[in-house]
Amino acid sequence: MIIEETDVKKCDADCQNDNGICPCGQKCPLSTAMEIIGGKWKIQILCALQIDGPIRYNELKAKINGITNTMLSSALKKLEADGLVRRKQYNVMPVRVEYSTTEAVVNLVPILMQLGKWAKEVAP
Amino acid sequence: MIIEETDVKKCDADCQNDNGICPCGQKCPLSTAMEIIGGKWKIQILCALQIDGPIRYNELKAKINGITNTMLSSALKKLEADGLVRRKQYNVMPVRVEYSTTEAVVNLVPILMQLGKWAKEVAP
DNA sequence: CGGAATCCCGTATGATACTG
DNA sequence: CAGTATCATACGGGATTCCG
Repeated sequence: MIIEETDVKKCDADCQNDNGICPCGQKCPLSTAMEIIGGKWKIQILCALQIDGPIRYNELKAKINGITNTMLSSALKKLEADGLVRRKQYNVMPVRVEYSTTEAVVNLVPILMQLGKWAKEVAP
Repeated sequence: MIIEETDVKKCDADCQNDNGICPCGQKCPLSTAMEIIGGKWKIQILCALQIDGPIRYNELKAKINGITNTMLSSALKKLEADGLVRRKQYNVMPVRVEYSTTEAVVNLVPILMQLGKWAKEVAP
């Protein structure tokens, strides 16, 4: 995203495909990022996992105020599919499942902290 | 957000109020940030304004593939209310309105570029 | 215990028309 | 030109119940 003058003005976030997501008419990785971490619960889930993971499903649910099974379950699936969350199942009875963050989140954390800092300045 | 051990584990994004948004049970500036720049069109609008602004309403609309008046108008209002977009109206006939980004966006840009770069790595 | 299935609702988004 | 008004729809999100 942002500012680069060549023959055609295009943003700097390294647009790639022409699917209309970016105003430069191309696919923007930034839009991808917003899809990956967007939504009502994903940030909170990542935060909880980063602080307390590995952690079991019901413990995680208890840590996130107000989340339902539907939302937690679907968000975890998407995060796992995007490679941000790791799911480990122990086949004992009763079943034990532990969730944790992956290496991808390590690089994400400082960026999110900058975003938070930015928000504090613009919305004090 | 993320990792800090005191008496109670809390994240590092400087949580403040107890409204249940953060897993640490408090209001997180990061969540605020996601509300400000989240949604289907805001990033694209900011990007277009940053590249081509100041720019008139209909020109802006033309640059953003597929956006409707309803969405562009409401998104611009929210962005203006949050201090990211400036609206300047010239009372001539026909009316001329120009939109541009504010100083707040200047600090946001490098963060968004990092996010885009991160996304390229995790979702190549 | 760790979810899945089902049903339901509100809001975000969209299409179309219209106006100061 | 720069939007608003109105109506329609889709999807995110939620409550409840049930299952291996």
